[in-house]
Amino acid sequence: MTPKGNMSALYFHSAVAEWYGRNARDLPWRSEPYVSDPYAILVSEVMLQQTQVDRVVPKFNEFMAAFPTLAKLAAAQLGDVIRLWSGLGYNRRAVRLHLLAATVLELMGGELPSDVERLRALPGVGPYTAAAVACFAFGAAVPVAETNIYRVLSRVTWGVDGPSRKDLDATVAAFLPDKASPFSASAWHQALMDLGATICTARSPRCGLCPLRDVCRTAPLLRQSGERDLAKASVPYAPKQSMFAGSARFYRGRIVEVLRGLSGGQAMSLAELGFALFDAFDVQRDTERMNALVDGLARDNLVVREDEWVQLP
DNA sequence: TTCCAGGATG
DNA sequence: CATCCTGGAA
Repeated sequence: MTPKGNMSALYFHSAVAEWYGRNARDLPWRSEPYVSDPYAILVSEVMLQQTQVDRVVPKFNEFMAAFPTLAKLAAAQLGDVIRLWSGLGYNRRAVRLHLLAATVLELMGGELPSDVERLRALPGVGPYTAAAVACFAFGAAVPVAETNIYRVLSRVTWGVDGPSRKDLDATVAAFLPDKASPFSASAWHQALMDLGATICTARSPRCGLCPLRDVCRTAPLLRQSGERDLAKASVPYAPKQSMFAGSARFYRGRIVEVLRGLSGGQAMSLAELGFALFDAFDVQRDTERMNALVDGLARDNLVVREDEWVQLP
């Protein structure tokens, strides 16, 4: 299995640059004042973890208004950060972001590190976010690998028989812009993400609008059959999903959402929470489950429990 | 109604 | 490898 041989990085960059020039999404963290504020970039990237741009944009603006600096975030009540996170999902990200702010303030003099290594060590910052912040906020020419970029490069250079993760990481690195490229590393990765999010989508890619259709290894197959199965087959590492409704993570989300409705410092009893959650809450039968749910949330610092009383931290 | 997009962590 | 959440697409 090898990537298509006749593909020059220069052609790639030129075609995508031309497209990006006309189709770049106008996102708040891509313009002033946020684009030159590493903290703002970090916030946007944490929000973008597992969350689509459309849902992030309004929350990002709210968040920056409420916690305009890293110091302000560190000083904020965690419960207020969790409250603001409503609708984004994966609430633990809010907890980690708050912890990150405190960590940077205490250990790094309030200055976010600019290199992948040290960024990676911060809470809630994994390989993607570390690379994204280093590249987008500090201009580092490092490969940034996330699902859109993987999908675009996999389809274009490898085809439907997916490469290994290692192969694909090598591909991302191989296409990093050099001096001759019309792209900065930052703009290149953002262009690929825009392409993946708007054209080279997972379910039904719009190959007719893609600047890379003429060199894409997958486009001819998609055009020929137009089949969703084939589109799906060309998505690398699509995880299988487990049931959501009725699951622990479903009720965890509901609990936090109910507690958000309380004003700061106010608590709710376990039983009251139960009735708010289950249409047929039975104290005898469901108390054990409530305990498990709430204790799990408390372990993640998403709630604080005192005997029968629960509230946001 | 079901399906699915989307990174970090233990 | 399982867990963490939500809303929009199909």
